[in-house]
Amino acid sequence: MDDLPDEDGTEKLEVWCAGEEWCPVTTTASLIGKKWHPVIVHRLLEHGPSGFNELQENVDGISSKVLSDSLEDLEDNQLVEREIISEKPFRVHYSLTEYGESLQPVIYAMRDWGMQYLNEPDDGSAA
Amino acid sequence: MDDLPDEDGTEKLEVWCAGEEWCPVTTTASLIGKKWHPVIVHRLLEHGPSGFNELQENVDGISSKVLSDSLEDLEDNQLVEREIISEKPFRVHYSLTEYGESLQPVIYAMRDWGMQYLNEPDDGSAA
DNA sequence: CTGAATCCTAAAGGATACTG
DNA sequence: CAGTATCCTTTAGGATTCAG
Repeated sequence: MDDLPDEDGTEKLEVWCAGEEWCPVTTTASLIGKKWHPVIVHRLLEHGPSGFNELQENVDGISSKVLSDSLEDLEDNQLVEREIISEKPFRVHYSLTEYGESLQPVIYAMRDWGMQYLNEPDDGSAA
Repeated sequence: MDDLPDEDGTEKLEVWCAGEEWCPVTTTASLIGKKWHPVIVHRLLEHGPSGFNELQENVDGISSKVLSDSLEDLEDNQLVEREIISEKPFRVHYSLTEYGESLQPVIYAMRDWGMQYLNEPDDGSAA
């Protein structure tokens, strides 16, 4: 609770997140709040430009349809860029745009928190 | 790429995110990757313990069913705690557990990124 | 007021097969 | 290799109503 100064800054906060599309938290959630999006971005952050199957291997479990769909959505939001690097043996590279790269703090925060969560003894006490 | 020291930690990274449930990024995504969860947590971070309707007002747009459902899910994952503070005029307080509080960096990272995204001129150049 | 129950729709996620 | 096309199941999200 150290975020807001006081005065007018505070009321703005009221407006953001009680609103429609323009809540920054919801905005981010809308863009990467899908099941596989954060992992895909994470993989691209770690591995750099990747081919389709390479990406599919790294994400595992994901079907080509879902991966394709997710990538399309990420492209649509300018988070991911698709580059055809070879025509004959058709090859493609998916990479992060600057928008996508800028997600690093978010993804890493999610990763760090997830690690912490996974390491917790899950406390046996009553919920 | 400053995430892991080296040793066994690094190779673990490969394994984590090609795996099942135990990918920290996916774990976090599973817990707060729903449409309204981040906003709810954000509201609770900003406002502290809140009543049901108060929360609904703050989140806006959300229906009581979805809010109730979301809160139940958050409770189930020990991110939110529900406390009955009055029986006669039935009143309840929802607040963050320590798990929930620990999400602050994630939520704020999302908020900050969202703000940045919203402020971008959306670049008129080709996608 | 708090919030659970019901019902419904849209969309996400997934399995499989097929194409350029 | 890099997807698309179908079809199907699950679930998230939402409107409304009901109950404590």
